[in-house]
Amino acid sequence: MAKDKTDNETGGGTGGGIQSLDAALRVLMFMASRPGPLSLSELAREVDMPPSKVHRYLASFLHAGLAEQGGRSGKYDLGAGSIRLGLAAIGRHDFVNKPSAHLEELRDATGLTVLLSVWGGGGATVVRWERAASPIVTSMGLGTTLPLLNSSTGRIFLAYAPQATVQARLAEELAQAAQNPAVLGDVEPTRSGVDALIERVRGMGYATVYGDYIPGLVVVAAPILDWQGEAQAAITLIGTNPKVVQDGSDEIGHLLDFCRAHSFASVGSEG
Amino acid sequence: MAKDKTDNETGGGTGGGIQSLDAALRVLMFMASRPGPLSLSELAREVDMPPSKVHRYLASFLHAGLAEQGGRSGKYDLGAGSIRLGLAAIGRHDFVNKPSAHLEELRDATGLTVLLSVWGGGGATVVRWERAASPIVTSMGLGTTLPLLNSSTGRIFLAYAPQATVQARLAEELAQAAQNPAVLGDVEPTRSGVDALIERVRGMGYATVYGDYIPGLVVVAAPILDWQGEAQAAITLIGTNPKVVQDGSDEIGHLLDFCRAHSFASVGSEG
DNA sequence: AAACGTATTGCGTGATACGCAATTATTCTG
DNA sequence: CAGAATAATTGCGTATCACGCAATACGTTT
Repeated sequence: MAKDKTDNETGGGTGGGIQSLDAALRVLMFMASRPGPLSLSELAREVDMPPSKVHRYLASFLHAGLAEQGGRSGKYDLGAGSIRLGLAAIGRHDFVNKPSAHLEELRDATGLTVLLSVWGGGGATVVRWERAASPIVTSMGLGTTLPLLNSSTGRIFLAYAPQATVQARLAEELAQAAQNPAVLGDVEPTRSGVDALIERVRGMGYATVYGDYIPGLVVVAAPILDWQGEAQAAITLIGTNPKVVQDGSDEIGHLLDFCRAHSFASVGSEG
Repeated sequence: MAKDKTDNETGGGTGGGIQSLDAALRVLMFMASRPGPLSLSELAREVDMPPSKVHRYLASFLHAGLAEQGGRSGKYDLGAGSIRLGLAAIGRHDFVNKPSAHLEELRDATGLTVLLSVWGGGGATVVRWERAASPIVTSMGLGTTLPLLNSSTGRIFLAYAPQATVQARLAEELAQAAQNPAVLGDVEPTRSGVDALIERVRGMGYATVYGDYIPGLVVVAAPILDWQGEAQAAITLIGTNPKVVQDGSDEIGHLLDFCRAHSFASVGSEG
């Protein structure tokens, strides 16, 4: 009975359920993480798989409509089936639908630009936002993927998302940061530096960043937690006045109130 | 040399690339076609696969974040990874991003509610819409899946989408219609009836429906075609005044102009 | 035209996903 | 609160099928 199930979880920690499916989905999610269409060879190189393998995966994606092959360039890109899937998913997450009105309230209460992001598929994705009247130019569209270490939103997920799901992305960013340490500013690009960061964020319940990711801006983020204490989503405030990110500011108060009010909302429709 | 490759394509016409991946994606897209969370057994029954198989697929989907397991109900639902995927896909389709301003123009020119839909993953999905000032209550959200036979939008895809991709859904709706023929109104729920419908739509270049899907409303739709003459998207006008769907009306003129103007726009970013 | 890079397709085989059944968790019921 | 029934999950052996390799077809560059 003392089955050593541990040897499933060895090493790389890739294992979901079915190996080939995991590999295929990795290709798909990689496509989602890239801005434009990709050729077969690019794709194969980046995900480190033989082209024939990727090609067969793509054939299935094409068939499902999740991917499509653009123009005569032959490059592959996400397709209408992915849109369909995504909109269907959005329609189910209460905190993606409901808060649109509430987000406006928060925007009006703070006078800041408000962002709603979710964690999933190996990245933090901006799902909805309300822009403040102030002349802040955020060149940030829906679907933007935020960095884990370098944005307050990312740090929220770093601290509150299921640890297993952040590892891959974290390793990636640490590797990058090792070559360009200056970017990170207030965090040491090491495991212990990251651990300290996580502790700090958890202690405060929110994360602040002074224009690291977006120069000249101040950003605060806080988590919307589910019943397990894990982040289902994050709310982010973006402004220019440094005092709003000082501990105890009204804006942070509003933010935390909002997040508390929406935490523990179920994902699907529960009875 | 005379390889009988034909026996790949036998019968059901399921074949994309990899069998197991096709099956898995069928499960995923099925989840997208259903409004709420599903239990394992429901899911297994509906897609007609053994529960263990579906369970393993779900494990991979969970790992990729495409699905998640809700609350303590244990039911499965689409996850944040799907949102991530969908938003990434939306960000690439020119005609999903660009027209938002143009859609307003069309709305103002016609005074009607304007819908933008895409075909993919076995269904027609509403991607964007501009509501007219008139007091029309459309309880139709983003991500709504439209019927193929029973909506003008669906009929556009029926006539202009790649035939192979509509077969499955068409068969489904015909089966339903066989039990409830009255619903269809002006179309006979048979193959020949559908063929006649397709001919009619192609001849006109647009499709009209008098309140079949939405009682009391009149609806016109026309396709946005790609370079292959296949429908990449459809534009739909919704109103109450029957004369707008009469052949040669100003509204239909505006609609067709709009669709012509946006046809042949590439999907990805081409050079 | 030749040479290169890229995409696609066959083929045999070893890995692996599948079906079945046992086990565990959860819900219904008397 | 038992006890049963249903649903979810996990093991295991085997037949299947996805993989890697290499040949071919395609398109582009020099």
